[in-house]
Amino acid sequence: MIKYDPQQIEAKWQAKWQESGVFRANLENPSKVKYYNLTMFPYPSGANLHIGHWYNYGPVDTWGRFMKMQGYEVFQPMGFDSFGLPAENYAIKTGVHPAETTRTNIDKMKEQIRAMGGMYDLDLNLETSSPEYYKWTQWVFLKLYEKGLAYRKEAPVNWCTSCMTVLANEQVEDGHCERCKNEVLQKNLTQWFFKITDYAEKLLEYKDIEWPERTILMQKNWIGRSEGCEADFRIAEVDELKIRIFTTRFDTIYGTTFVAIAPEHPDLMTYVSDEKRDEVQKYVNEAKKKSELERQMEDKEKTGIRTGMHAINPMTGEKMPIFVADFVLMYGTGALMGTPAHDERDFEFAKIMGLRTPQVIVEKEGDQYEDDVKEWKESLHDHGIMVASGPYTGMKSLDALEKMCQQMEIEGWGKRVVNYRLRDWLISRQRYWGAPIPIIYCEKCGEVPVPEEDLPVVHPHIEEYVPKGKSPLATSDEFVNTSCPKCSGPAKREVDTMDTFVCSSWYFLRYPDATNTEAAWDKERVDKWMPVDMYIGGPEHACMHLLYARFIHKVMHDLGYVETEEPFKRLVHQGMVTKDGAKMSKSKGNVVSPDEFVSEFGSDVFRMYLMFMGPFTEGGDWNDRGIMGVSRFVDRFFRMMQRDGGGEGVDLFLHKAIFQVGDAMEKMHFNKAIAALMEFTNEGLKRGTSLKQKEMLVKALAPLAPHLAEEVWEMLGHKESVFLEEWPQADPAMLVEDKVTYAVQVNGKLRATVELFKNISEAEAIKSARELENVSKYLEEGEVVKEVFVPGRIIGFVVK
RNA sequence: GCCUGGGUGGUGGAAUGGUAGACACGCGAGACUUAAAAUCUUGUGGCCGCAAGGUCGUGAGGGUUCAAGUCCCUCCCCAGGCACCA
Repeated sequence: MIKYDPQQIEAKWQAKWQESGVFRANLENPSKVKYYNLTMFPYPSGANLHIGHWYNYGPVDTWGRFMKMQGYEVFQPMGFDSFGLPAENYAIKTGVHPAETTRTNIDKMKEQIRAMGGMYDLDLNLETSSPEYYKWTQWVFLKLYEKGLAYRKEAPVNWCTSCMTVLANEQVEDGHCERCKNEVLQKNLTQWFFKITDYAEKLLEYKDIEWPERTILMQKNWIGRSEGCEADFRIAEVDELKIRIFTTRFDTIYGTTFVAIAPEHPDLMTYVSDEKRDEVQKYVNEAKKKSELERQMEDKEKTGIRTGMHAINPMTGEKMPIFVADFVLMYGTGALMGTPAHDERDFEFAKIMGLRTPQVIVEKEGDQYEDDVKEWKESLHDHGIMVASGPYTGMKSLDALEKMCQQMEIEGWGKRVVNYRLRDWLISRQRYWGAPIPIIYCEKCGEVPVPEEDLPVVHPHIEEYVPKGKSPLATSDEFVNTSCPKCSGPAKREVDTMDTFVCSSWYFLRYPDATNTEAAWDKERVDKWMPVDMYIGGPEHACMHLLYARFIHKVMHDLGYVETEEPFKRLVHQGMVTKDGAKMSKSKGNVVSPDEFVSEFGSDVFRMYLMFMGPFTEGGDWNDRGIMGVSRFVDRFFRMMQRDGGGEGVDLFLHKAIFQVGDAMEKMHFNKAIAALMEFTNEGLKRGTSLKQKEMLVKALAPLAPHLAEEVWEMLGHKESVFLEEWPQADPAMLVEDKVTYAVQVNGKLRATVELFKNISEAEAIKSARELENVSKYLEEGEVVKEVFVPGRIIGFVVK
């Protein structure tokens, strides 16, 4: 009996796979139906793969191998997201130049990924920090620029005090940097933006894609579409002066008693009377001083002051005071109509300011209403029937909303609009390790894009790259000083680099054509392979990478560079590995390092244990001893393969197991697939298995433990890879057992079980059940008022 | 506060409304061994019982049903997301 030796076996097969290229997809001419199986590429911020990488890449590879055995031409590439903060911060920490750390980290990670034994194609050498790649990132920028989707503007932006750079809204969590967790301040700076807001509507479409509902919801929430209207209210004190407000509930206008303006409103002072000027200015200054965090504190009492002017309610003609208040955001028009009876925030504000709170909507016809609502109720926010609303009284509020909008539009003092919470994507970074923005500033011609033929704008080698608040690229005279592409006069380069999320927003288009030097990709080639059929990665990217990638992809689609509208057809998020129920972290000291376990048990056992721990999408809890269970299983499986026997009795178990494995694999329930194989092995080891049975089992195990499977496949006398085989199918005839165990219940309680023929008649089944001792005893206690028969499952009696 | 997921043995986790706890870890007993490890056999939700069996059990409380972890209502707790967006 040969003992299972993972070190020797795994090295052997990794070498064979590399040599035979059995897993390399034919990118030019896929002979079978293509399957683009993709995992989010790693950033080289350390030299070793951590358990999270394994938890991601192991199952993704298992899935790819499963699909290969399903008969697809599987393309499963992997590259590196090597520009950006993670790689740069690693360099700063170690004091070694990022060009160097990135190189060594990538080489080490590649070696480790190879040792994992996945079918990943690493030979495409896609690295976002290589000139061959970032040349085309710059090209993407230029395409957006040509379309007016990249623009430069001064705006209040998020500034991370520790990373010393600006950040996009998506990269700020609770007023803190998504990466380093330090505080983020607001600063006015001139920066480059991508006009993602132009695509807000298209990004809400999600056509023909299978994504987790919650991810779509998160994105929808982030985009934050709201339908409403903008209306001009006349100002009582100044002829011809109007203020424009935004509301989604114009139907409540008869209950509007004030107008409030955001402190940041550009025209705020127009609506302030002379005597209030100083007071308002003081309030605005105070508001600006408060950090974003303070302003958004939940239980903070609302503040605001009167501006001394009044707006005229366009429906009632009533004069309403105008306030400046810091609970009003620069959203919509930066001014709102306050309807205290039907909005909780307005209610709170009105109470503080002593304003009227008239109710104008009731739940149903005939309900009492209050001229002055005393207490807030959540139901006041609902739609219902109009009251005290002039000609609209008695209408359903939704109908009234429609009619009022029509009136407003006909009379010309307002219009329907759609607003989004989504802001444009700020892509400038004042950091060294990123793709230079391909723009040149000329004294005469102004802002000039670098012509395509001059790409790439080479990222300069700079020794002093530690962030100081200004892009380190600015310190290189050689880089900065250039000539204008238009007039050839003296000019300066843009010194900021691009957000690393720009690099990663299109890499999946590069893989199928990764060595192209003429274009970012060949359309025909990419159209063959897109969309990505399966995309697997962490859920934390929902409103960052996954949103950006969809945006860039849609732009490329609209420009005619790709056929598909969505980049990722199916999306799955893997769960997280915990230790003793807690997130692993260096500070807690509960980090599990894969290496020691891999060298002890081998890659197959390690990846299988990760899959066995729990459902892939839920994650699982690591247990140092738990891996022993999988290791034992592998030993037992290997032993079973060397023991003969088998027969029809074993076939029954086998086909059931094969069915269960296939079913579980399809649903990515890898834990259940492994359990089914274990269950069979417990039986098969006792009874022995025939060659034919062994072959089926090896195929079913192959995606989960590829090295082991290849070794056994060879032992069984095969010359070619097991991954060229078809996925085994359970014989339906073997799945239908003629005898089944029925559960017998009396009054819903299980009293006995009985073996009966599956196709037994109801009458006969009930008769046999009645005869059981432990059943008849309960039946005698009363009268049987009902009999239940569920074929193949249950026989039940109701006794009274 | 709002929107998602979740709460099942000592542990990780299984269960198209139909025998709750598959599979595994751990633990107990036994075999092999001078011994230990490994391996093998076997048991393992709680309580009562020598056993047969009984009884209670899927976060809490109600409900629907012959039958509820699963469906409905109310509430509690945990994780993630959003958070004054008018």
